[in-house]
Amino acid sequence: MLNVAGQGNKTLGQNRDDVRQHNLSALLSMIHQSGTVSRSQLTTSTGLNRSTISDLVSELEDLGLVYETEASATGVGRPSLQVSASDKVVAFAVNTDVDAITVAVVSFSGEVIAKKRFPTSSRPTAEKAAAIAAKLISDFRSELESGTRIVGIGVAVPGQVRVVDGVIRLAPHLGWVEIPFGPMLSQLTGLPVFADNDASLGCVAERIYGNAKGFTDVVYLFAGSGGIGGGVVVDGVQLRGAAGYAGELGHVRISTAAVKDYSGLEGTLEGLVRRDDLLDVFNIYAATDDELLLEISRTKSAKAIKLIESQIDNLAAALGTFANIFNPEVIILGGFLSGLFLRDSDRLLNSLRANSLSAANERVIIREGGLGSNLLMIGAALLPFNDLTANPSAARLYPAKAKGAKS
Amino acid sequence: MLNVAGQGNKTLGQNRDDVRQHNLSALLSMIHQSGTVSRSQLTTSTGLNRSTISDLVSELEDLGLVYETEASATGVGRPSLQVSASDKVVAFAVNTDVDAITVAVVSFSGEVIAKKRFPTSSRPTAEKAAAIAAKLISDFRSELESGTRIVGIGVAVPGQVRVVDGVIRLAPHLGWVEIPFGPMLSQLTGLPVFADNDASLGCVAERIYGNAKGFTDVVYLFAGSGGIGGGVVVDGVQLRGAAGYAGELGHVRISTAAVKDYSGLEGTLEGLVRRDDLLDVFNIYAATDDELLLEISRTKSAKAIKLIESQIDNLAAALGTFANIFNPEVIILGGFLSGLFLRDSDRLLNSLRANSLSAANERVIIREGGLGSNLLMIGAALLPFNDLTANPSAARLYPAKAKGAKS
DNA sequence: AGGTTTTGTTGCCTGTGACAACATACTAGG
DNA sequence: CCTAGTATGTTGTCACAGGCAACAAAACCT
Repeated sequence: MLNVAGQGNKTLGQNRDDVRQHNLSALLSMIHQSGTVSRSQLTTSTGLNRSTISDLVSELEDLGLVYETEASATGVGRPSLQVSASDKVVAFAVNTDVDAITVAVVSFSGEVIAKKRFPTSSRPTAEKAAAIAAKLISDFRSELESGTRIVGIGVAVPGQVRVVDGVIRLAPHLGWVEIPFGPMLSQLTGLPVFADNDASLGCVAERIYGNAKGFTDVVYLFAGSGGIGGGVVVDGVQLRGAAGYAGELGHVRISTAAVKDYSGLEGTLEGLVRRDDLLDVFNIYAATDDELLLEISRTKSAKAIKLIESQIDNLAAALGTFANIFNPEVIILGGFLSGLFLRDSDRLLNSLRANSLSAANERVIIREGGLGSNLLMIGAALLPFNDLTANPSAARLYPAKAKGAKS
Repeated sequence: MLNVAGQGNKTLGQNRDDVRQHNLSALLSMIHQSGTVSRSQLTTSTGLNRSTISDLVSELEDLGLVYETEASATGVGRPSLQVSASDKVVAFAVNTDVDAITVAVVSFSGEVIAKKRFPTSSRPTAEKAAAIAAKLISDFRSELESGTRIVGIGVAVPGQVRVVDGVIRLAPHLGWVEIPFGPMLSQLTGLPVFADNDASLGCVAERIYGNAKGFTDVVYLFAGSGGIGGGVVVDGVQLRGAAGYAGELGHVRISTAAVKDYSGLEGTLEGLVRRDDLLDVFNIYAATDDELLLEISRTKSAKAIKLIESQIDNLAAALGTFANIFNPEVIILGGFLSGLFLRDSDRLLNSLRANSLSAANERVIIREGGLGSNLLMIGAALLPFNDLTANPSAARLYPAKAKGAKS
């Protein structure tokens, strides 16, 4: 079995079949992202003819990917049929973190149907992580309603992933180097596996379901215990780079300070805006993001405030760089970065203005992330779903009950 | 007349006519970029059928955009017809600089047919610059061979340009703020005008004709007397940003030093790697790039070497940031930056490695720019030509002899 | 109840690229 | 010089996707 994402190779020419595929894909993407759309909406936003939409939708229905329902009337004229993404088509989402492996079942309609977190005592080896993920997936698979079909597995990894073949190049916190995690998990489950960097996936999730919904130019910055990661959407397309490692926004250099970040680089955002420093100043040693955010918002300690202000300034310096480089519509801050923003948004905005060109920053909006703990699950599941929507009629789906995994 | 670039609005749906347009556009782009291609090459790289290519090429020939010639045989089999871009289709390229207005005539086949530089005693007002450009264009226009048709005008501006309507938001060295230069020049000439940042255009030119030819992920950095500008190509597409100002690579912050750049930002690449500082240390007060490069390469002054090394390190810090963010295949250095690279490429490469993730920098190539003084002319001309190739059958061309400019 | 508006359905039409068969122009080899 | 082989251009036919018009259906309004 092919265990990797088939990157759509751009053919320069376009034959007649490509049109059909393109239109099917466009339709299914819209349905996937909205959950439910009316046929009339589909006609207006695609510009295609009513009869064509009818034909295309019925093909998607035959493929079992969508279903139609009659809507109650809302205005003049015949009410349009509602097209919904099937909830019997699902993907598995996997997050390999330092202290736990999390697996979820996400439906094509966008819901997280089930989620299990498997804590690990120490940071797991890749083999162990793959085994745990495979076991959880196998359990979920046997519990699925019969008739449910599986698209594949999406994995969110805190590290650099070579997207084309699912190889984890470097995940510093996990201590993984050059691990073919995608192929390993595919071997164990018999399902196609897609992997990507966690922050990149968070970015895409925020853009489609969260606070960056509807924007075409987004900068996303997420900070957790594992440093700072990011994702960028340019003109509606996720920034990938030549080998798929683009978007390492935490490693921009903003200072000549000799502070090293988790990857050994000096003077970077990740090195200067550290979660651990905040925990230290609050004298707490483990905290959820919610607890940390609360401390940030209410602290009156001069020392803590000084640290927060310094972090805000450093964050603003990096955001200024991003504004100049990407000229985004919206910047989304995830993890404790949103706490810094909420604590003193004026300081952040003023500092950002001082660090960027007015043309680039004049319209930029800063927001906190809108998706909660399901962020990475939704983001990871988008990988196999995007593979499905890219070519609906060619995609292969797998039954709920495995008939013996094979490679 | 419409004086601005019609940004191609993405329709999500695709009807049958779009296929024809897409294929014509793909073909014409290939011909434009190569100058001359054989029909058989077109068939293989587009994946379209021989008969289809034949049909499409003859449509382009009817439009007067290309012509076919018989090739001398090179191997087995019937020799394939060669398709060439017409040299009777031209665009005007304009560069508005601090000390001169330069205008060139560039043929669709890629050649700079004629070029005139009009020095200005002081930095010109926008009105004056537009008048000078219009006059030069008018002169060229009357000298053109009859039968020559004009696509439009492309303007390269040292500043931030709102690409959709050709308004110059801020050109610090020219002292222009919020100038509708595109519309002004269009009014004077009766031709469609497209404008963009000079460094962005340099990037595109290098990618199509220069040392970044064939690469899909390119970071371009150009330094001149007017500071440092840049351009980025991601996955074959120019980075534009929400409003079209993206790619201001000179304004990334790499240091906490209080040195300000030409836009008033502190600690940025542009502020730390300055042409003037080099001129100072060499005790020269005006120099062409070639002269400056020579000085850089041969100096033995300890003070100069120290400055050069410091500039190399600062440059490397910024390049590291870019490598992390964009994961490019190639980085092109233009202006005196190439001198820094050539002086001590090992230092630059080592410093770059220290400032970026290995996954992102392991394959990156650093090169100097490959286009000489025609860089901006070729880049600017690409703007109207790209408009033409985007929709060959709909594009309107203008005769050599103006029949009275109208707005 | 009849008119209006919006949408779904059906049958026919058009345009585009694929395909196969044939023609053409070259090389290679005797 | 002739023939075989190969690659390409040309021509006519075909399939198929989406457009279009006419009609039907389902809502609202008066």
